[in-house]
Amino acid sequence: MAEEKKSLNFIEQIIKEDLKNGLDNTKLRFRFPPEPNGYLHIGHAASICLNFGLGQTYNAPVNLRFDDTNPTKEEQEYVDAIKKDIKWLGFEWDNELYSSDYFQQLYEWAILLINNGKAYVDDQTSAQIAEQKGTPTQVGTDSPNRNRSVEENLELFEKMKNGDFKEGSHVLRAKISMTANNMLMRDPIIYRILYKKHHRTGNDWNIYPMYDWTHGESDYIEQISHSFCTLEFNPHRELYNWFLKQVYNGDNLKPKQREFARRNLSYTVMSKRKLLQLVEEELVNGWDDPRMPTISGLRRRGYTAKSIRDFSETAGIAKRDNITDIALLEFHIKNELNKTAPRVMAVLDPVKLVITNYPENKEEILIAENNPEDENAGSREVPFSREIYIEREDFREQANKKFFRLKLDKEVRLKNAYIIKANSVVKDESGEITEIQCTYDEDSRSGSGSEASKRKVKGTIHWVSIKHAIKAEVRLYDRLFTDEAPDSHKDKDFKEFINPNSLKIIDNAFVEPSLKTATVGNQFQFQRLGYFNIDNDSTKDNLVFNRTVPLRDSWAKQNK
RNA sequence: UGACCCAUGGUGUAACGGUAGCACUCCGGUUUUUGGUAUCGUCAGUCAAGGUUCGAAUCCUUGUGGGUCAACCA
Repeated sequence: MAEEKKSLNFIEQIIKEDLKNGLDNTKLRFRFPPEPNGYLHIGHAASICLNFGLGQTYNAPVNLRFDDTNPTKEEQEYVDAIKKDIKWLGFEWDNELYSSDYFQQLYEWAILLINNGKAYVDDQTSAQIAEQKGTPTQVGTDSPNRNRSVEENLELFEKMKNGDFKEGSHVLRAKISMTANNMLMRDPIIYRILYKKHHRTGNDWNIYPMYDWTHGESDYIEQISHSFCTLEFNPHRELYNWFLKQVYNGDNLKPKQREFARRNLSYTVMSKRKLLQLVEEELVNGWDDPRMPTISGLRRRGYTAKSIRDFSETAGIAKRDNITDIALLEFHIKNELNKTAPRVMAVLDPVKLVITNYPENKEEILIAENNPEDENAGSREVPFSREIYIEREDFREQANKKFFRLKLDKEVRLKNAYIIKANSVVKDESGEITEIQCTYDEDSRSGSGSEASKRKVKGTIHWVSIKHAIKAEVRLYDRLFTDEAPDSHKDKDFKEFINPNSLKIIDNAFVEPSLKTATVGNQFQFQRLGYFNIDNDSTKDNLVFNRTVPLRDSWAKQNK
């Protein structure tokens, strides 16, 4: 059997190596650990695809663990949204878990630390503690409280837990080294007092564990074999291991933290903090605004789960900082929709066209192919009549040979219909064309098999019958930022680069009548224009479409 | 004036001491009742300098460039 040699990313190589060195593959276990303080974005998708993907390749469990140790930022709304997005992406978790499930165990371990002389209560102000921490190039100094007795520490910590102290007055610190090169090792805080209701534990706790004290121990409790996080946590690894060593019982598996580069996309921002700003300052219409790089935004925009998975797969996993071209994401959605989206005709910028030799009251039903890429897609009926709308930019009174569309005295094919020739125009007082008058070749109907129907004309344009068309709202989206990396400028705020034209609403578009029965989420290709889906705001009487992504347009490029 | 991480076409990612490959983008040809799709093709890369080796993108040294670290955030 010829085996295809698939190249492995560095994380897969680490696992392969661990397996080779004796790790039993039944011990493999992964986790995806979001903090429920915002919505998931395309960067998280990379991590989700990585962890759940590893679960699939190795047939290993993958936990969904909410890292909920900071009640000031976390909400149930986010928990629900995160679960929805992961499911939608097509993944299933083994256990739904919460760091807060481990608050009691973490507390007991903190007492163990105190008993072992590895932790102490500090009642200095946060400013004093920060001051003593030193700087990256200058060592810190010991807290005056560093050598409290075990008994005193136990008592103070108990009081912290019982709510006897004011918020911010006391912390529990690990006793490591104030001279370590790694700032995180300089006696990091592991518990702080917070009188804040937690979305799961309510008011049970007055003290909350910090990230570093929680994450590794949670991995350990769940016996996660490989704990993957993004690059900025690399300095935390030393502390992660230090904490683990304090509670390790010698038998269990010791989780391993490794870091990979977060996935950045050009022309957008990828940090929950900044996305939250956009939402709160109403620069977008919520987390699921179709311009947002959130999973919910992309979904509403018309991106499919598969396209996002394919993107993550193609973009890969590595350790260097990156800004991936948004064109790669767009490629994957176009690639999929090209094969699956039914073709329809819609006119976004209508101008009236009259076929003067077509009988006044005649109507015809023409047959249109639903998808040339899919022979099982079948066909549909499209009504034709004397007066139609075409795209304003598809007509010019005069143009050079490169303009393949309609111009005076020249012919063009109406898609799925007849060949027409433009004869004259009617203009209003400002000189704008209000009507194009044409004649049609009666024998040239598409698919009729006649000689005339087989004639080659250079251009084909789309249209809708005015009498039969449905008026619709169409929302055109452009990139949210004008800069490739809006948050990379040290002296400028990312919001300075917001694209003022990122949303264009067209309220007088016309679509063919077959769209009458379309419902929210349905996806189409508006021929020659792009891929569109029906937005949540859409109603039976007022169809609303989002443009997911335009078609490649080599004509527009040529005209630049 | 520290420690740690990183460096391959425009972008993203492979090659694990033995032919620098793939995808996207860009550009061009062919086909086409979508200026779409498909298809064919072009352009284009190992940060630098030393060293080890028969052989270096890969190992070593130094430099350069980028990133991370001084929240009672995660």
